[in-house]
Amino acid sequence: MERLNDEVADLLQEYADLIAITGGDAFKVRVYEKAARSVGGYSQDISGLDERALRGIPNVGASIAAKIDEYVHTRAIHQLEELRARVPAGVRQLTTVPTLGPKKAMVLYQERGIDSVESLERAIHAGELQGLHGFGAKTEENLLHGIQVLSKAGRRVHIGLAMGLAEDIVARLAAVPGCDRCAYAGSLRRMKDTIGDIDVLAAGDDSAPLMAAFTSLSCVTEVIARGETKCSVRTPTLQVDLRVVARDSWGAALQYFTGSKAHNIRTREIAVHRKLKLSEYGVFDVTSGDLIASAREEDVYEMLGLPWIPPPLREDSGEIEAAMLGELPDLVTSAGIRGDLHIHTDLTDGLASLEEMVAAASALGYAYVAVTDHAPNLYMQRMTDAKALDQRGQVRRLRDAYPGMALLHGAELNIGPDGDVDWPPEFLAGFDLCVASVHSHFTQSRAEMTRRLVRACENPYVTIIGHPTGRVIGRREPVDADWEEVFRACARTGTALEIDAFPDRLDLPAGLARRARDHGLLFSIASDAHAVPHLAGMRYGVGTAQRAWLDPDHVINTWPLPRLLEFLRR
DNA sequence: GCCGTTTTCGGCCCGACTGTTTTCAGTCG
Repeated sequence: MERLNDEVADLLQEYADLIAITGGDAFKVRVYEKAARSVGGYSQDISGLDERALRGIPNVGASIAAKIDEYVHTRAIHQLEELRARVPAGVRQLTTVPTLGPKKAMVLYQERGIDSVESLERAIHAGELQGLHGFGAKTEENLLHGIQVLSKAGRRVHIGLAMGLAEDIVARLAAVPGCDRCAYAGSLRRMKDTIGDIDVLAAGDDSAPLMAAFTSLSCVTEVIARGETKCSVRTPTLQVDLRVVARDSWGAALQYFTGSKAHNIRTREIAVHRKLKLSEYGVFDVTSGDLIASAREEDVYEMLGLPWIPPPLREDSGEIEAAMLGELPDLVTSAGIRGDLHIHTDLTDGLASLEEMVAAASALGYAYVAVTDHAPNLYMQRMTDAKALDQRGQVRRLRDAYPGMALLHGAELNIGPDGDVDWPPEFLAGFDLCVASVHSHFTQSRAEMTRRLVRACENPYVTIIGHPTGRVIGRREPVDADWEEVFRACARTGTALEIDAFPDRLDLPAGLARRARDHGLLFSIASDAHAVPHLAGMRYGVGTAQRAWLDPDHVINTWPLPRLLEFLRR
């Protein structure tokens, strides 16, 4: 599954960590971190690039290109091996403990021979840190607590879970008297598929009531830190950070707390080049110290000579360069979604009836909806030819009740281990559209899985490949396939790829979807709803599509009905 | 170690909070 790019990105990040632990130049650490991100996000596979071409990757110069080249040819980087010999892997692992960074980790290793989280815990209990410079009683306590947190939580959750918690907290803080504005920022605003913590921003003249309301929320299990304007708490699922700013700083603060860290470093560098300083308090003129912009995010970007950049793009993965050139994509939005092309009813594994699902889709203002229940090869769903035909009749009869919305009758076919799907061509021809998905045999070899998906694309009745990687966040790994090969098959056959919007799927993931976009492919963003509330999950699919830089033209369910129907008939 | 509409050398993002350091380093975001 892993591209060589990801493998090398991990190695460069490890090299950066080891330089930091061994007390190397902090700027060098940053360079390797930046290079790791650049390589990981580079659209081309680096395995075919020579040193010259490698230097064409942003933040990769002669030295790092040589290391990558060495790895491609020998599967090792000798400087990295030398650092590994000096610093046991467990010492790097130590820095994953909250409050324990590279400096303290190295002190622990050098002064006490501590080389793992386990040995750190033992050493603290045995009193072996006593007398160690910089390690007082409170530090010991914090480290023990950090180890506990690491073993228990330390896990990211899917965006649906985080969004529910965040929206609840935002609503409660917004209701506090004196709160001018309140919003979530961070990776949640950037619509990442998994969330490690929630960042909440509030504006008000007096921070005290907001901080008090925040720390006394019923979901709070522990207050980690509490200052004048900044407060961190733990909840059973995630850490939540609140920052309170003055109303006039709202735009600058939102820009800062939305991140990503890498994006912020770039925007601050741009500010420095313009003799400006950018912080969460605003854009300042370095010479005069005057505040130039801070009220709105748009103002902040404008002072940097940039258009406002949509949060899902803010990963330093090309958005700064595109913004400078005026070439930011015209992103697909929730408002642009005209219909849902993948929903289930209680005829198979859905919870709601056909009538309920269609009524709910209509209430969302959709211009069309496709009912796509499972097909017979998914045996536990007990679908039959007769049931499918009967449902088609029901769908046809319902049409009169929804003059403003087209009702399409489709199916979610099962892609068998060999790439075959349910039903013969003459039966498939009766559907308005067919989504085809992998539901079993997830562990086939890359070659088998690739052939399986390519064969499904080649079936003339398959319009869309559903949840292509089959991943379930936190529960099932994506299948292993040669995605470039699959994308070429999609391009050849005109098959669209689904971005399944179910929050624990988000499949295709954004990274793969962006690569698929480079092949000029088409996408369907679909809820895969199995109940009425699931239809609202569309927003997470849209967020994923935005992170993949998709514009409406690439997304078939933003198209007006006539264009969609023409595409389905091809 | 990378990079260049001030620079091929000399810069490299900014601030809050904590703990222990009697004036600031480490960590985090």
